[in-house]
Amino acid sequence: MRNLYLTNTMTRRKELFVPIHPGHVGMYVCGPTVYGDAHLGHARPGVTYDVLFRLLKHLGYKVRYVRNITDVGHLEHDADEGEDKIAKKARLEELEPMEVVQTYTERYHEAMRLLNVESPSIEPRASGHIIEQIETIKTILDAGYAYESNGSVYFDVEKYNRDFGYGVLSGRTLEATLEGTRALDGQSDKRAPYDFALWKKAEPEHIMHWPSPWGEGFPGWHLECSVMGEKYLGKEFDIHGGGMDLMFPHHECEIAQNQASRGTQGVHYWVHNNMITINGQKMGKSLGNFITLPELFSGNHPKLERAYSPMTVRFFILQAHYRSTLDFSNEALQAAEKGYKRLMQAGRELEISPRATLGRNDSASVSNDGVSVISSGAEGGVEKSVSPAVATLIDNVYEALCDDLNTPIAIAHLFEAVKLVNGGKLPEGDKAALRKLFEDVVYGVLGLRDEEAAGGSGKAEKALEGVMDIVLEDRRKARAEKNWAESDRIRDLLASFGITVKDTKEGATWTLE
RNA sequence: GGUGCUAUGGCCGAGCGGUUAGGCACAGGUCUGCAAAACCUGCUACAGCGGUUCGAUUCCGCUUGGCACCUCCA
Repeated sequence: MRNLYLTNTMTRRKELFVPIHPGHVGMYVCGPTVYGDAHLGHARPGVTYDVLFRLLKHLGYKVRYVRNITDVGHLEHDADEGEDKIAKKARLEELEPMEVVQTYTERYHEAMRLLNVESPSIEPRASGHIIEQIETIKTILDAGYAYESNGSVYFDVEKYNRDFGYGVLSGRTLEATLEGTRALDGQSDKRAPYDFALWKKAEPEHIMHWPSPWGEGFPGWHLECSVMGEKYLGKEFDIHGGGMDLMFPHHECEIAQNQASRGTQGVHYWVHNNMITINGQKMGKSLGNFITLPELFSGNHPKLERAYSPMTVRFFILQAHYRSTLDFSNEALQAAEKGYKRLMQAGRELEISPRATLGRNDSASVSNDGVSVISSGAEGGVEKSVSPAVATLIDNVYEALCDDLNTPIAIAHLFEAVKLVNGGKLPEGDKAALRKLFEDVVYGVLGLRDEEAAGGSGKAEKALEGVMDIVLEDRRKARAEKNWAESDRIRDLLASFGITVKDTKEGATWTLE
């Protein structure tokens, strides 16, 4: 199995990935809070960890990927002190909180599906794990790292800091944290400003609440990930992912909770993706540059010159390294779109089987045939003889992917393959090897699907193909007679329907839209 | 203020102590009835100032700029 290196935020180093249990990987990623539409910011981690998930499987690991749905909501800090985001939204729209959750969960899933993000192995909801969260709070209380105060339970950060050190992940000291903490209104039940809630007493207007030994309330912000991670992946697991903005306080608190409740930090590799900016600025509702994924895909937003397809967005994200900030602009998106189309065109030239291009193929088949090529290296693995140049190219692609998920480098090498394909006259062995590379990496690991792939299975597609055959045959005859007027007339007419005709040496080809 | 990240050619975006990133755009060419595509060629950057080094875009320091987190946030 090829070595995989990942940058571990805990050590700030690129480390060789060694799973706890050979051949198996446990991975947890912080999922969305479903109180609004999935936005551009969700696309980055969605795609990033999807690629990691796919790569691990392709390398031959059996992966359990847990990505939670936060449906309990978090506290609003600004206007409505102590109110739950989801509860607030529910009241505004006069819906049950779980109706809001249901709606936005489905929209999130739809956006991920369009981005060709595979479903995680388990997608647990915070609201479905209240009992487990209460149990964990009890354990932390028993261990002496939390205290009850007026119906709420808070984590005793100061004591924890003395025993284990708080801030190991983010590199913050308690003093530094204190400096940044804003002055409280004075009516806090907390002993110290940096203490965080494990259980929060529900005020009367708070709709979502559950009974607990400390009264009616709801679990704290950071608890669900600790609890669900342990429940499904064990006291210690391999990879924990999330956005860099979650490093502090969320992941820091998770570590403290883990240590206090189970005696271990719990996570071996912390992986953090960087953020997406828009024209150099952070995305935010107040800045008017908050773009949801449906808006992005439809082009329905003032900042968007036009619509961008899901695969364009996916390719755009993959063209940057996941640890770099990625600046979003119309210009950059349009450049990505052209590059993406060129890559897909080459894939078509390789006569990829329709199964592969449809995406969402079951990962098992991908990973199984994938391993032989990887493990056997450049020399063998593929039946027919492969030229050294192509073997090196394939090796380079895998090396890049395994070097901390360097998708931009992998894509750069894939464009070398594009040139070879377009240059024509590829020996059969090379062609077969590149076809496999496209199936395994382009459609498999990178999860790109050909949005323009011709040949649907529906009746309309079949009919259209038949009609096009007839039309193009007529046009071919006209061209044979050098009747350029007629030839161009047909081409222009078709163009008006969104069908583009290109004349190649082998004859005319067409694409829709 | 604290913590951390970053500064690359027209744009996006990798990377490295000495060697072409790649994509997009642009210019010229080949091919083509034209168009498109494709292919070939050109465009050669690394914020500023010092330092280390035989040699730095790559390491170190300073300056300037940008960003993120410190408050829910991918």
